[in-house]
Amino acid sequence: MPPSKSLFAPFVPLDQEGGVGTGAPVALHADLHALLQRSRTQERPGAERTRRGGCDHRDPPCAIVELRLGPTGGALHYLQPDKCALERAQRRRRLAANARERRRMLGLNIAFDRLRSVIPNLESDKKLSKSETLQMAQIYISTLSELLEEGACGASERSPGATPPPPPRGTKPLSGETPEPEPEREPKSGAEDLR
DNA sequence: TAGGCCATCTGGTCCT
DNA sequence: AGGACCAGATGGCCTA
Repeated sequence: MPPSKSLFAPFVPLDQEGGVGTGAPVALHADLHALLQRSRTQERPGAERTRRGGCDHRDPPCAIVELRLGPTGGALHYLQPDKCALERAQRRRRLAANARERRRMLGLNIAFDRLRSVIPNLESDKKLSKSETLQMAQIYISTLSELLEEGACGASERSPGATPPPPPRGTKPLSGETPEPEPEREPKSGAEDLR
């Protein structure tokens, strides 16, 4: 016979993040953004689809019991008392994993923002998408490398026996495909190729 | 309204 | 066991 003091198993409520009570980081402004997004998604009907099965463990604690009525009266029988606890633990781990994934993607987005801030953007009023950011970064790095090479060649050609400077290249880099080893001189026109 | 972009959830896999 | 990483699915928002 289970303990009679309560029908409910010990229950630790989950925080809003779905974690295990570690609390949301609030230091970064991006975390505020994440909190906003979180509050937005919590209101979304799409969040409901994640509540699989009939047992939502964010609901008040419950126990699987059965009331059997016999000639002598009713009796409560516990059915699979560990199953609900197991599902609750699984749900808690899933929510914690979701929170970690959100934080991971947040870090990734912060890295994308940093990358956007150091590469030229022709349309400064329009935020580069992630794929555009990567492509622009690739073009930008290639261009800087080429300028560096040209600078090195220009310095060395003053010395006797130096190799002649490379011929002018007017070819434009191919966007979206494999990196072009000879990018154009102006990264900004590479952005036009991206569109 | 279709398409692009994005955030989030989720399950799988690998690593510590 | 738990965390990191990844890819697929899904739905919301925005723009042409």
